[in-house]
Amino acid sequence: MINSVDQRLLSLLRQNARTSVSDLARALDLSRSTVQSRIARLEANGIIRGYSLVLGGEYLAHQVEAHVSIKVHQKLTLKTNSALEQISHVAQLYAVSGEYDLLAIVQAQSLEELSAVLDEIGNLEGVERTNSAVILETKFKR
Amino acid sequence: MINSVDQRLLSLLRQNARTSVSDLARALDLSRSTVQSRIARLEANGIIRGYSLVLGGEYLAHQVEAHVSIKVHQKLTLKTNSALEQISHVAQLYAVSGEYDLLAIVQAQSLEELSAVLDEIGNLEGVERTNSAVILETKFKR
DNA sequence: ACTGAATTGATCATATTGATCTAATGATTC
DNA sequence: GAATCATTAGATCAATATGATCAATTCAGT
Repeated sequence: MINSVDQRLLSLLRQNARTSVSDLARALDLSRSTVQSRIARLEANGIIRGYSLVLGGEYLAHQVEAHVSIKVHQKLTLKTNSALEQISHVAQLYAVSGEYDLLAIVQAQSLEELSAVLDEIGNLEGVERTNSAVILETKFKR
Repeated sequence: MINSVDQRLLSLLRQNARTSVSDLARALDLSRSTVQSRIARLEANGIIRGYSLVLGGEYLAHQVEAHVSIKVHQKLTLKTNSALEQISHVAQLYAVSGEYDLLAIVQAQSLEELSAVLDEIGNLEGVERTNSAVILETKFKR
């Protein structure tokens, strides 16, 4: 499915998704046709879902983010999930192991807004208790 | 700094970072020069840090991920941060509010590997205690 | 050895690029 | 309104890239 050439291709695209196919081919010492068809196949197979922006600190500096661990009432999981999905500030939602059931990643434009969203989540019917960790600083991200 | 045209440009690039400048210009009803120079400026200003891959579920399905909250010994924060950065499986590291000092996002190719990394982190000199939440399922991500 | 898959490299017409430039337009200040 | 600066438009040029197709060659599996 994914061999070492694919891995190298993915790595190059991870570094700069706007690299031209010709440049990728040169970097990998492959023909352009080959790179074209490998990309096509990786896309068709769902390995590559798309290509996106990496925003810089200048932009992100104005956002605040928190990781919210959520303990859910047992009978209300579907309802809670759906309610969380309705909250636009919830960027990601995962089911997790451990003390809590869900982990929500919440983004807002200010601390006030974040606080309001956290309250909103805490007040959802299916939410038993929450624990929030507000991101203060990004040490690194790769 | 960022006006509504910039926002629309960022939005288009977020959807497909490989879109040609010419296509972006057509979509925004602007001249190619303008789009070129706006991209150049957004990059120069650090708003756009880069362009990357969005990997699909087929690929990610083979990875396991955990969010590790870390309480650090007070005098050892720099040393601990640096040690965590040396561990390649640590994809992201944040300073957080609350009960813990750091949040590490750890990725591995298997549960065994994840477990080993979690042990490794727990055994770092500056690490007082940890709490790990293994991602079981992605409910949504947007 | 055989077969199917993958790769190569050529070809073609078209599109895009990077860079430069001038003119026009828009925004701001006096 | 005039002056000034910033931004945008659009033209130009040569070089490069693209998408698609194709035939030949190579590779990998049986």
